[in-house]
Amino acid sequence: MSQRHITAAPKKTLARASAAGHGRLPAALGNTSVTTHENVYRGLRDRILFGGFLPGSAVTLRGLAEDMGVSPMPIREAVRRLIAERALKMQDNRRVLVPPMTTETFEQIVFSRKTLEPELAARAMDRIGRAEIRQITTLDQAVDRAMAVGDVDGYMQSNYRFHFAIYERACADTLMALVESIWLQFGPFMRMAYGCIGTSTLEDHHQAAIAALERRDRKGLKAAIAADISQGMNFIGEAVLKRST
Amino acid sequence: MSQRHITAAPKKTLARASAAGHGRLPAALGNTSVTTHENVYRGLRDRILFGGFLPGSAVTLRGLAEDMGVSPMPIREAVRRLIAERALKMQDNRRVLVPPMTTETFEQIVFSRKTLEPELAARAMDRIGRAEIRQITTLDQAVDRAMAVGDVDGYMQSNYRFHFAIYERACADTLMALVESIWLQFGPFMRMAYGCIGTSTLEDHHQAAIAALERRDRKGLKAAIAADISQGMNFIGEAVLKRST
DNA sequence: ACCGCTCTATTGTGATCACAATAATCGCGC
DNA sequence: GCGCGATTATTGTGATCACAATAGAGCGGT
Repeated sequence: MSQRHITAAPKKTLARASAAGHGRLPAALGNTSVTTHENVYRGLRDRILFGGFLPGSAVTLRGLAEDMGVSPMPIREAVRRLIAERALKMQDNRRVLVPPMTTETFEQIVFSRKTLEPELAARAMDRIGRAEIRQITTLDQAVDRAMAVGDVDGYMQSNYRFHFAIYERACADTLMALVESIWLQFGPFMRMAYGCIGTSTLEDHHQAAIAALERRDRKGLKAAIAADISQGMNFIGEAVLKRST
Repeated sequence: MSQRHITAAPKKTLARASAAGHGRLPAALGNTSVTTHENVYRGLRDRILFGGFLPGSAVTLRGLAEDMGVSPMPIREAVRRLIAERALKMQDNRRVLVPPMTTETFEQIVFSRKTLEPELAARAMDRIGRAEIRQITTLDQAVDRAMAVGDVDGYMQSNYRFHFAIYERACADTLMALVESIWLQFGPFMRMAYGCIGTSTLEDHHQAAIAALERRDRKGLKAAIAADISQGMNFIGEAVLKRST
Protein backbone atom coordinates (compact mmCIF):
# COMPACT_ATOMS: atom_id res chain seq x y z
CA MET A 1 0.00 0.00 0.00
CA SER A 2 2.80 2.37 0.77
CA GLN A 3 5.06 1.50 -2.13
CA ARG A 4 4.56 1.50 -5.84
CA HIS A 5 6.03 -0.89 -8.37
CA ILE A 6 6.97 0.64 -11.65
CA THR A 7 8.87 -1.09 -14.37
CA ALA A 8 8.74 0.98 -17.46
CA ALA A 9 9.45 4.59 -16.60
CA PRO A 10 12.99 4.58 -15.18
CA LYS A 11 14.19 2.36 -17.98
CA LYS A 12 14.57 5.34 -20.24
CA THR A 13 18.19 6.37 -20.01
CA LEU A 14 17.34 10.04 -20.40
CA ALA A 15 14.87 10.10 -17.51
CA ARG A 16 17.20 12.44 -15.64
CA ALA A 17 15.61 15.29 -17.52
CA SER A 18 12.93 15.62 -14.84
CA ALA A 19 15.31 15.45 -11.89
CA ALA A 20 17.66 17.84 -13.66
CA GLY A 21 21.37 18.41 -13.16
CA HIS A 22 23.26 17.18 -10.17
CA GLY A 23 22.88 19.94 -7.62
CA ARG A 24 19.31 20.85 -8.48
CA LEU A 25 16.26 19.58 -6.68
CA PRO A 26 12.85 18.62 -8.05
CA ALA A 27 11.15 21.39 -6.09
CA ALA A 28 8.85 18.86 -4.50
CA LEU A 29 10.69 19.46 -1.23
CA GLY A 30 10.85 22.96 0.15
CA ASN A 31 14.59 23.31 0.43
CA THR A 32 17.44 25.74 0.68
CA SER A 33 20.77 24.68 -0.71
CA VAL A 34 21.38 21.66 1.46
CA THR A 35 21.98 18.27 -0.04
CA THR A 36 19.22 16.17 -1.47
CA HIS A 37 19.74 13.36 0.99
CA GLU A 38 19.41 15.87 3.82
CA ASN A 39 16.06 17.01 2.47
CA VAL A 40 14.98 13.44 1.98
CA TYR A 41 16.07 12.70 5.53
CA ARG A 42 14.00 15.55 6.94
CA GLY A 43 10.99 14.50 4.94
CA LEU A 44 11.17 10.90 6.06
CA ARG A 45 11.95 11.93 9.60
CA ASP A 46 8.83 14.05 9.79
CA ARG A 47 6.72 11.32 8.31
CA ILE A 48 8.06 8.92 10.93
CA LEU A 49 7.70 11.33 13.84
CA PHE A 50 4.24 12.53 12.96
CA GLY A 51 2.67 9.36 11.76
CA GLY A 52 3.23 9.10 8.03
CA PHE A 53 4.15 5.44 8.41
CA LEU A 54 2.48 2.57 10.17
CA PRO A 55 4.59 0.32 12.40
CA GLY A 56 5.64 -2.71 10.41
CA SER A 57 5.12 -1.15 7.01
CA ALA A 58 7.81 -1.86 4.45
CA VAL A 59 9.79 0.76 2.61
CA THR A 60 11.94 0.31 -0.46
CA LEU A 61 14.62 2.50 -1.90
CA ARG A 62 13.12 2.70 -5.33
CA GLY A 63 9.64 3.10 -3.93
CA LEU A 64 10.61 6.08 -1.81
CA ALA A 65 12.60 7.51 -4.69
CA GLU A 66 9.49 7.33 -6.79
CA ASP A 67 7.33 8.87 -4.06
CA MET A 68 9.66 11.76 -3.38
CA GLY A 69 10.65 12.36 -6.96
CA VAL A 70 14.36 11.86 -6.51
CA SER A 71 16.84 9.23 -7.57
CA PRO A 72 17.48 6.21 -5.35
CA MET A 73 20.89 7.48 -4.36
CA PRO A 74 19.98 10.18 -1.82
CA ILE A 75 17.26 7.88 -0.52
CA ARG A 76 19.91 5.31 0.30
CA GLU A 77 21.83 7.77 2.39
CA ALA A 78 18.79 9.06 4.23
CA VAL A 79 17.54 5.55 4.90
CA ARG A 80 20.96 4.44 6.09
CA ARG A 81 20.96 7.29 8.54
CA LEU A 82 17.46 6.54 9.77
CA ILE A 83 18.41 2.91 10.26
CA ALA A 84 21.36 4.00 12.38
CA GLU A 85 18.98 6.15 14.41
CA ARG A 86 16.70 3.13 14.80
CA ALA A 87 13.84 4.92 13.11
CA LEU A 88 13.94 2.22 10.46
CA LYS A 89 15.09 -1.34 10.72
CA MET A 90 16.84 -3.55 8.23
CA GLN A 91 15.86 -7.15 8.57
CA ASP A 92 18.03 -10.12 7.70
CA ASN A 93 16.41 -10.12 4.27
CA ARG A 94 18.08 -6.74 3.92
CA ARG A 95 14.66 -5.34 3.45
CA VAL A 96 13.77 -2.18 5.28
CA LEU A 97 10.72 -1.53 7.39
CA VAL A 98 9.52 0.79 10.08
CA PRO A 99 9.94 -1.47 13.11
CA PRO A 100 6.89 -2.77 14.94
CA MET A 101 6.74 -2.01 18.65
CA THR A 102 7.41 -4.68 21.24
CA THR A 103 6.70 -4.56 24.95
CA GLU A 104 10.42 -4.83 25.68
CA THR A 105 11.35 -1.94 23.43
CA PHE A 106 8.47 0.09 24.74
CA GLU A 107 9.57 -0.35 28.32
CA GLN A 108 13.12 0.71 27.48
CA ILE A 109 11.83 3.74 25.65
CA VAL A 110 9.78 4.77 28.67
CA PHE A 111 12.78 4.35 30.93
CA SER A 112 15.01 6.39 28.63
CA ARG A 113 12.47 9.14 28.28
CA LYS A 114 11.85 9.41 32.02
CA THR A 115 15.57 9.48 32.62
CA LEU A 116 16.70 11.89 29.93
CA GLU A 117 13.87 14.28 29.20
CA PRO A 118 13.34 15.70 32.69
CA GLU A 119 17.07 16.27 32.83
CA LEU A 120 16.98 18.14 29.54
CA ALA A 121 14.12 20.28 30.78
CA ALA A 122 15.96 21.03 34.00
CA ARG A 123 19.06 22.08 32.08
CA ALA A 124 16.98 24.25 29.81
CA MET A 125 15.13 26.10 32.55
CA ASP A 126 17.69 28.81 33.17
CA ARG A 127 17.65 29.71 29.48
CA ILE A 128 13.87 29.93 29.28
CA GLY A 129 12.65 33.46 29.87
CA ARG A 130 9.38 35.27 29.40
CA ALA A 131 9.55 35.18 25.61
CA GLU A 132 10.24 31.46 25.49
CA ILE A 133 7.49 30.69 27.97
CA ARG A 134 5.07 32.61 25.80
CA GLN A 135 6.16 30.64 22.76
CA ILE A 136 5.87 27.35 24.62
CA THR A 137 2.43 28.29 25.86
CA THR A 138 1.36 28.92 22.30
CA LEU A 139 2.56 25.48 21.33
CA ASP A 140 0.63 23.95 24.20
CA GLN A 141 -2.51 25.68 23.01
CA ALA A 142 -1.97 24.10 19.62
CA VAL A 143 -1.73 20.75 21.37
CA ASP A 144 -5.01 21.33 23.19
CA ARG A 145 -6.74 22.49 20.04
CA ALA A 146 -5.60 19.41 18.10
CA MET A 147 -6.66 17.18 20.97
CA ALA A 148 -10.09 18.74 21.16
CA VAL A 149 -10.74 18.42 17.45
CA GLY A 150 -9.30 14.92 17.31
CA ASP A 151 -6.64 15.97 14.83
CA VAL A 152 -4.17 13.20 15.49
CA ASP A 153 -1.50 14.40 13.07
CA GLY A 154 -1.74 17.91 14.43
CA TYR A 155 -1.44 16.59 17.95
CA MET A 156 1.64 14.53 17.10
CA GLN A 157 3.31 17.52 15.57
CA SER A 158 2.52 20.15 18.17
CA ASN A 159 3.25 17.80 21.04
CA TYR A 160 6.69 17.17 19.54
CA ARG A 161 7.25 20.87 19.09
CA PHE A 162 6.16 21.61 22.64
CA HIS A 163 8.62 19.18 24.15
CA PHE A 164 11.53 20.08 21.93
CA ALA A 165 10.97 23.80 22.27
CA ILE A 166 11.85 23.20 25.91
CA TYR A 167 14.59 20.65 25.45
CA GLU A 168 16.49 22.55 22.78
CA ARG A 169 17.12 25.39 25.21
CA ALA A 170 19.33 23.03 27.19
CA CYS A 171 21.95 23.38 24.47
CA ALA A 172 22.89 19.78 25.14
CA ASP A 173 23.24 18.27 21.72
CA THR A 174 24.66 14.97 22.89
CA LEU A 175 21.70 14.31 25.17
CA MET A 176 19.39 15.71 22.53
CA ALA A 177 20.59 13.19 19.96
CA LEU A 178 19.70 10.35 22.31
CA VAL A 179 16.22 11.71 22.89
CA GLU A 180 15.59 12.38 19.24
CA SER A 181 16.49 8.82 18.40
CA ILE A 182 14.04 7.64 21.06
CA TRP A 183 11.22 9.77 19.69
CA LEU A 184 11.82 8.40 16.22
CA GLN A 185 11.40 4.92 17.62
CA PHE A 186 7.99 5.41 19.18
CA GLY A 187 6.56 7.90 16.69
CA PRO A 188 4.79 5.47 14.39
CA PHE A 189 3.49 3.42 17.29
CA MET A 190 2.17 6.44 19.16
CA ARG A 191 0.46 7.67 16.04
CA MET A 192 -1.17 4.31 15.50
CA ALA A 193 -2.26 4.11 19.14
CA TYR A 194 -3.87 7.56 19.03
CA GLY A 195 -5.44 6.65 15.74
CA CYS A 196 -7.13 3.73 17.47
CA ILE A 197 -7.94 5.18 20.87
CA GLY A 198 -8.44 8.77 19.86
CA THR A 199 -7.09 11.87 21.57
CA SER A 200 -10.23 12.94 23.37
CA THR A 201 -9.66 11.03 26.59
CA LEU A 202 -6.07 12.23 26.77
CA GLU A 203 -4.80 14.83 29.17
CA ASP A 204 -1.24 16.00 29.56
CA HIS A 205 0.84 17.76 32.20
CA HIS A 206 1.94 20.61 30.00
CA GLN A 207 0.25 23.24 32.13
CA ALA A 208 2.10 22.01 35.19
CA ALA A 209 5.36 22.19 33.27
CA ILE A 210 4.68 25.74 32.16
CA ALA A 211 3.69 26.75 35.70
CA ALA A 212 6.95 25.27 37.00
CA LEU A 213 8.86 27.19 34.35
CA GLU A 214 7.19 30.39 35.44
CA ARG A 215 8.12 30.01 39.08
CA ARG A 216 11.54 28.62 38.12
CA ASP A 217 10.90 25.43 40.03
CA ARG A 218 13.39 22.93 38.66
CA LYS A 219 12.15 20.03 40.76
CA GLY A 220 8.58 20.76 39.79
CA LEU A 221 9.52 20.99 36.15
CA LYS A 222 11.25 17.64 36.16
CA ALA A 223 8.28 16.13 37.95
CA ALA A 224 5.84 17.60 35.45
CA ILE A 225 7.79 16.29 32.47
CA ALA A 226 8.14 12.89 34.10
CA ALA A 227 4.43 12.81 34.86
CA ASP A 228 3.61 13.82 31.31
CA ILE A 229 5.71 11.00 29.98
CA SER A 230 4.34 8.44 32.40
CA GLN A 231 0.79 9.42 31.72
CA GLY A 232 1.09 9.60 27.95
CA MET A 233 3.09 6.45 27.57
CA ASN A 234 0.84 4.49 29.91
CA PHE A 235 -2.08 5.67 27.85
CA ILE A 236 -0.75 4.33 24.60
CA GLY A 237 1.05 1.42 26.25
CA GLU A 238 -2.28 -0.26 26.88
CA ALA A 239 -2.71 -0.69 23.17
CA VAL A 240 0.21 -3.05 22.80
CA LEU A 241 -0.31 -4.82 26.11
CA LYS A 242 -3.98 -5.52 25.51
CA ARG A 243 -3.97 -6.69 21.96
CA SER A 244 -1.21 -9.31 22.00
CA THR A 245 1.96 -10.61 23.66
CA MET B 1 48.90 11.76 8.20
CA SER B 2 46.03 9.35 8.20
CA GLN B 3 44.95 9.75 4.61
CA ARG B 4 46.68 9.25 1.36
CA HIS B 5 46.25 11.17 -1.86
CA ILE B 6 46.49 9.16 -5.01
CA THR B 7 45.69 10.43 -8.44
CA ALA B 8 46.89 7.92 -10.96
CA ALA B 9 45.84 4.45 -9.91
CA PRO B 10 42.04 4.52 -9.85
CA LYS B 11 41.94 6.30 -13.18
CA LYS B 12 42.22 3.03 -15.04
CA THR B 13 38.71 2.01 -15.91
CA LEU B 14 39.46 -1.66 -15.49
CA ALA B 15 40.82 -1.33 -11.95
CA ARG B 16 37.91 -3.40 -10.69
CA ALA B 17 39.97 -6.46 -11.45
CA SER B 18 41.60 -6.25 -8.03
CA ALA B 19 38.45 -5.71 -6.03
CA ALA B 20 36.73 -8.37 -8.13
CA GLY B 21 33.04 -8.92 -8.87
CA HIS B 22 30.31 -7.30 -6.88
CA GLY B 23 29.70 -9.66 -4.01
CA ARG B 24 33.30 -10.57 -3.44
CA LEU B 25 35.56 -8.99 -0.85
CA PRO B 26 39.26 -8.14 -1.00
CA ALA B 27 40.05 -10.57 1.78
CA ALA B 28 41.70 -7.77 3.72
CA LEU B 29 38.81 -7.95 6.17
CA GLY B 30 38.07 -11.21 7.93
CA ASN B 31 34.43 -11.59 6.95
CA THR B 32 31.61 -13.99 6.48
CA SER B 33 29.03 -13.21 3.83
CA VAL B 34 27.78 -9.92 5.20
CA THR B 35 27.84 -6.82 3.08
CA THR B 36 31.00 -4.88 2.42
CA HIS B 37 29.72 -1.74 4.05
CA GLU B 38 28.94 -3.76 7.16
CA ASN B 39 32.51 -5.00 7.30
CA VAL B 40 33.81 -1.51 6.68
CA TYR B 41 31.56 -0.26 9.46
CA ARG B 42 32.91 -2.79 11.91
CA GLY B 43 36.47 -1.99 11.00
CA LEU B 44 35.99 1.74 11.39
CA ARG B 45 33.98 1.24 14.54
CA ASP B 46 36.76 -0.73 16.16
CA ARG B 47 39.33 1.81 15.11
CA ILE B 48 37.23 4.55 16.68
CA LEU B 49 36.45 2.63 19.85
CA PHE B 50 39.97 1.40 20.45
CA GLY B 51 41.97 4.38 19.41
CA GLY B 52 42.77 4.06 15.74
CA PHE B 53 41.85 7.69 15.20
CA LEU B 54 42.87 10.85 16.97
CA PRO B 55 40.18 13.36 17.91
CA GLY B 56 40.00 16.01 15.25
CA SER B 57 41.63 13.97 12.54
CA ALA B 58 40.07 14.19 9.11
CA VAL B 59 38.79 11.26 7.11
CA THR B 60 37.90 11.17 3.44
CA LEU B 61 35.84 8.67 1.54
CA ARG B 62 38.46 8.01 -1.08
CA GLY B 63 41.20 7.93 1.52
CA LEU B 64 39.44 5.29 3.59
CA ALA B 65 38.57 3.37 0.46
CA GLU B 66 42.24 3.31 -0.41
CA ASP B 67 43.24 2.29 3.11
CA MET B 68 40.73 -0.52 3.36
CA GLY B 69 41.07 -1.71 -0.20
CA VAL B 70 37.45 -1.25 -1.18
CA SER B 71 35.58 1.10 -3.44
CA PRO B 72 34.28 4.42 -2.09
CA MET B 73 30.71 3.19 -2.21
CA PRO B 74 30.59 0.97 0.89
CA ILE B 75 32.73 3.53 2.69
CA ARG B 76 30.05 6.11 2.11
CA GLU B 77 27.43 3.96 3.73
CA ALA B 78 29.58 3.06 6.71
CA VAL B 79 30.60 6.67 7.23
CA ARG B 80 27.02 7.84 6.93
CA ARG B 81 26.08 5.39 9.63
CA LEU B 82 28.92 6.45 11.89
CA ILE B 83 27.97 10.08 11.44
CA ALA B 84 24.43 9.24 12.52
CA GLU B 85 25.88 7.50 15.57
CA ARG B 86 27.94 10.62 16.25
CA ALA B 87 31.16 8.69 16.01
CA LEU B 88 32.10 10.93 13.11
CA LYS B 89 31.02 14.44 12.37
CA MET B 90 30.34 16.18 9.11
CA GLN B 91 31.28 19.84 9.17
CA ASP B 92 29.57 22.55 7.16
CA ASN B 93 32.33 22.05 4.59
CA ARG B 94 30.78 18.61 4.20
CA ARG B 95 34.13 17.27 5.21
CA VAL B 96 34.22 14.45 7.69
CA LEU B 97 36.29 14.24 10.83
CA VAL B 98 36.39 12.39 14.10
CA PRO B 99 35.00 15.08 16.38
CA PRO B 100 37.22 16.75 18.96
CA MET B 101 36.04 16.59 22.55
CA THR B 102 34.56 19.61 24.28
CA THR B 103 33.89 20.08 27.96
CA GLU B 104 30.17 20.36 27.27
CA THR B 105 30.02 17.13 25.31
CA PHE B 106 32.19 15.41 27.87
CA GLU B 107 29.90 16.38 30.72
CA GLN B 108 26.85 15.11 28.84
CA ILE B 109 28.63 11.87 28.09
CA VAL B 110 29.44 11.37 31.75
CA PHE B 111 25.84 12.05 32.71
CA SER B 112 24.53 9.62 30.11
CA ARG B 113 26.95 6.93 31.15
CA LYS B 114 26.19 7.27 34.84
CA THR B 115 22.49 7.19 34.09
CA LEU B 116 22.32 4.35 31.59
CA GLU B 117 25.15 1.95 32.30
CA PRO B 118 24.37 1.13 35.94
CA GLU B 119 20.82 0.48 34.81
CA LEU B 120 22.02 -1.88 32.12
CA ALA B 121 24.18 -3.72 34.61
CA ALA B 122 21.29 -4.01 37.05
CA ARG B 123 19.05 -5.42 34.34
CA ALA B 124 21.74 -7.87 33.33
CA MET B 125 22.42 -9.21 36.80
CA ASP B 126 19.75 -11.88 36.88
CA ARG B 127 21.07 -13.33 33.65
CA ILE B 128 24.67 -13.48 34.83
CA GLY B 129 25.49 -16.83 36.37
CA ARG B 130 28.66 -18.62 37.38
CA ALA B 131 29.84 -19.11 33.83
CA GLU B 132 29.36 -15.48 32.88
CA ILE B 133 31.08 -14.25 36.03
CA ARG B 134 34.05 -16.43 35.17
CA GLN B 135 34.16 -14.98 31.67
CA ILE B 136 33.87 -11.44 32.97
CA THR B 137 36.63 -12.07 35.49
CA THR B 138 38.87 -13.24 32.69
CA LEU B 139 38.19 -10.02 30.81
CA ASP B 140 39.01 -8.00 33.92
CA GLN B 141 42.32 -9.80 34.19
CA ALA B 142 43.08 -8.79 30.63
CA VAL B 143 42.32 -5.21 31.63
CA ASP B 144 44.72 -5.41 34.55
CA ARG B 145 47.41 -7.00 32.43
CA ALA B 146 47.16 -4.30 29.77
CA MET B 147 47.18 -1.62 32.43
CA ALA B 148 50.29 -3.01 34.08
CA VAL B 149 52.21 -3.29 30.83
CA GLY B 150 51.02 0.11 29.67
CA ASP B 151 49.36 -1.39 26.60
CA VAL B 152 46.89 1.38 25.88
CA ASP B 153 45.22 -0.27 22.90
CA GLY B 154 44.88 -3.50 24.79
CA TYR B 155 43.39 -1.65 27.73
CA MET B 156 40.87 0.15 25.53
CA GLN B 157 39.77 -3.10 24.00
CA SER B 158 39.50 -5.25 27.09
CA ASN B 159 37.86 -2.50 29.10
CA TYR B 160 35.22 -2.23 26.40
CA ARG B 161 34.73 -5.95 26.36
CA PHE B 162 34.48 -6.10 30.15
CA HIS B 163 31.71 -3.53 30.28
CA PHE B 164 29.76 -4.84 27.34
CA ALA B 165 30.04 -8.46 28.45
CA ILE B 166 27.95 -7.31 31.40
CA TYR B 167 25.61 -4.95 29.59
CA GLU B 168 24.73 -7.28 26.77
CA ARG B 169 23.20 -9.73 29.21
CA ALA B 170 20.50 -7.16 29.90
CA CYS B 171 19.02 -8.00 26.50
CA ALA B 172 18.01 -4.37 26.21
CA ASP B 173 18.94 -3.43 22.71
CA THR B 174 17.29 -0.04 22.76
CA LEU B 175 19.27 1.06 25.80
CA MET B 176 22.32 -0.67 24.40
CA ALA B 177 22.19 1.37 21.23
CA LEU B 178 22.27 4.57 23.24
CA VAL B 179 25.28 3.43 25.25
CA GLU B 180 27.14 2.21 22.19
CA SER B 181 26.71 5.57 20.55
CA ILE B 182 28.07 7.21 23.68
CA TRP B 183 31.14 4.98 23.75
CA LEU B 184 31.85 5.78 20.12
CA GLN B 185 31.84 9.43 21.02
CA PHE B 186 34.44 9.29 23.74
CA GLY B 187 36.61 6.49 22.35
CA PRO B 188 39.14 8.60 20.47
CA PHE B 189 39.39 11.11 23.29
CA MET B 190 39.88 8.44 25.95
CA ARG B 191 42.53 6.79 23.85
CA MET B 192 44.35 10.08 23.44
CA ALA B 193 44.10 10.86 27.13
CA TYR B 194 45.54 7.50 28.15
CA GLY B 195 48.20 7.93 25.54
CA CYS B 196 49.26 11.13 27.26
CA ILE B 197 48.75 10.24 30.90
CA GLY B 198 49.48 6.55 30.72
CA THR B 199 47.53 3.72 32.30
CA SER B 200 49.79 3.05 35.25
CA THR B 201 48.16 5.41 37.74
CA LEU B 202 44.72 4.15 36.79
CA GLU B 203 42.59 1.94 38.95
CA ASP B 204 39.09 0.74 38.25
CA HIS B 205 36.15 -0.62 40.23
CA HIS B 206 35.83 -3.82 38.25
CA GLN B 207 36.58 -6.03 41.25
CA ALA B 208 33.79 -4.39 43.21
CA ALA B 209 31.41 -4.97 40.33
CA ILE B 210 32.36 -8.62 40.10
CA ALA B 211 31.98 -9.04 43.86
CA ALA B 212 28.53 -7.47 43.67
CA LEU B 213 27.62 -9.82 40.85
CA GLU B 214 28.68 -12.78 42.96
CA ARG B 215 26.54 -11.84 45.94
CA ARG B 216 23.73 -10.73 43.61
CA ASP B 217 23.74 -7.25 45.09
CA ARG B 218 21.99 -5.08 42.55
CA LYS B 219 22.47 -1.85 44.48
CA GLY B 220 26.14 -2.61 44.96
CA LEU B 221 26.55 -3.44 41.29
CA LYS B 222 25.03 -0.18 40.16
CA ALA B 223 27.22 1.68 42.63
CA ALA B 224 30.34 -0.11 41.42
CA ILE B 225 29.63 0.68 37.78
CA ALA B 226 28.81 4.27 38.62
CA ALA B 227 32.02 4.58 40.61
CA ASP B 228 34.02 3.01 37.81
CA ILE B 229 32.60 5.55 35.36
CA SER B 230 33.11 8.50 37.68
CA GLN B 231 36.63 7.53 38.48
CA GLY B 232 37.69 6.73 34.94
CA MET B 233 36.04 9.74 33.36
CA ASN B 234 37.36 12.11 36.02
CA PHE B 235 40.78 10.68 35.33
CA ILE B 236 40.74 11.47 31.64
CA GLY B 237 38.57 14.55 32.08
CA GLU B 238 41.52 16.37 33.60
CA ALA B 239 43.26 16.21 30.26
CA VAL B 240 40.74 18.42 28.51
CA LEU B 241 40.11 20.73 31.47
CA LYS B 242 43.76 21.39 32.09
CA ARG B 243 45.03 22.03 28.62
CA SER B 244 42.46 24.51 27.35
CA THR B 245 38.92 25.86 27.52
C1' DA C 1 58.04 39.50 3.90
C1' DC C 2 53.05 39.42 3.38
C1' DC C 3 48.64 39.62 1.41
C1' DG C 4 45.71 38.76 -2.50
C1' DC C 5 44.44 36.30 -6.60
C1' DT C 6 44.49 32.40 -9.87
C1' DC C 7 44.66 27.82 -10.99
C1' DT C 8 44.74 23.08 -9.73
C1' DA C 9 43.59 19.06 -6.87
C1' DT C 10 40.60 16.95 -3.85
C1' DT C 11 36.12 16.14 -1.79
C1' DG C 12 31.29 14.89 -1.12
C1' DT C 13 27.16 14.24 -3.99
C1' DG C 14 24.09 12.31 -7.30
C1' DA C 15 23.09 9.38 -11.41
C1' DT C 16 23.23 5.18 -13.62
C1' DC C 17 24.26 0.49 -14.51
C1' DA C 18 25.07 -4.47 -13.36
C1' DC C 19 24.65 -8.18 -10.27
C1' DA C 20 23.09 -11.64 -6.75
C1' DA C 21 19.67 -12.75 -3.64
C1' DT C 22 15.21 -12.92 -2.33
C1' DA C 23 10.19 -12.58 -2.95
C1' DA C 24 6.25 -13.08 -5.79
C1' DT C 25 3.88 -15.10 -9.53
C1' DC C 26 2.45 -18.40 -12.61
C1' DG C 27 1.63 -22.94 -14.31
C1' DC C 28 1.72 -27.81 -14.07
C1' DG C 29 0.71 -32.30 -12.05
C1' DC C 30 -1.89 -34.63 -8.77
C1' DG D 1 -9.04 -27.20 -6.17
C1' DC D 2 -4.29 -27.29 -4.25
C1' DG D 3 0.29 -27.66 -3.09
C1' DC D 4 4.84 -27.38 -5.39
C1' DG D 5 8.51 -26.17 -8.60
C1' DA D 6 10.21 -23.03 -12.25
C1' DT D 7 10.17 -18.49 -13.93
C1' DT D 8 9.87 -13.57 -13.42
C1' DA D 9 10.13 -9.25 -10.80
C1' DT D 10 11.90 -6.56 -7.25
C1' DT D 11 15.32 -5.43 -3.83
C1' DG D 12 19.65 -3.88 -1.72
C1' DT D 13 24.56 -3.59 -2.98
C1' DG D 14 28.64 -2.10 -5.26
C1' DA D 15 31.15 0.20 -9.13
C1' DT D 16 31.97 3.99 -11.92
C1' DC D 17 31.44 8.44 -13.80
C1' DA D 18 30.41 13.50 -13.85
C1' DC D 19 29.84 17.63 -11.45
C1' DA D 20 30.07 21.68 -8.14
C1' DA D 21 32.19 23.35 -4.22
C1' DT D 22 35.91 23.95 -1.58
C1' DA D 23 40.73 23.81 -0.03
C1' DG D 24 45.40 24.46 -1.02
C1' DA D 25 49.41 25.47 -3.73
C1' DG D 26 51.73 28.81 -6.63
C1' DC D 27 52.70 33.30 -7.89
C1' DG D 28 52.56 38.12 -8.56
C1' DG D 29 52.21 42.89 -6.65
C1' DT D 30 52.92 46.09 -3.03
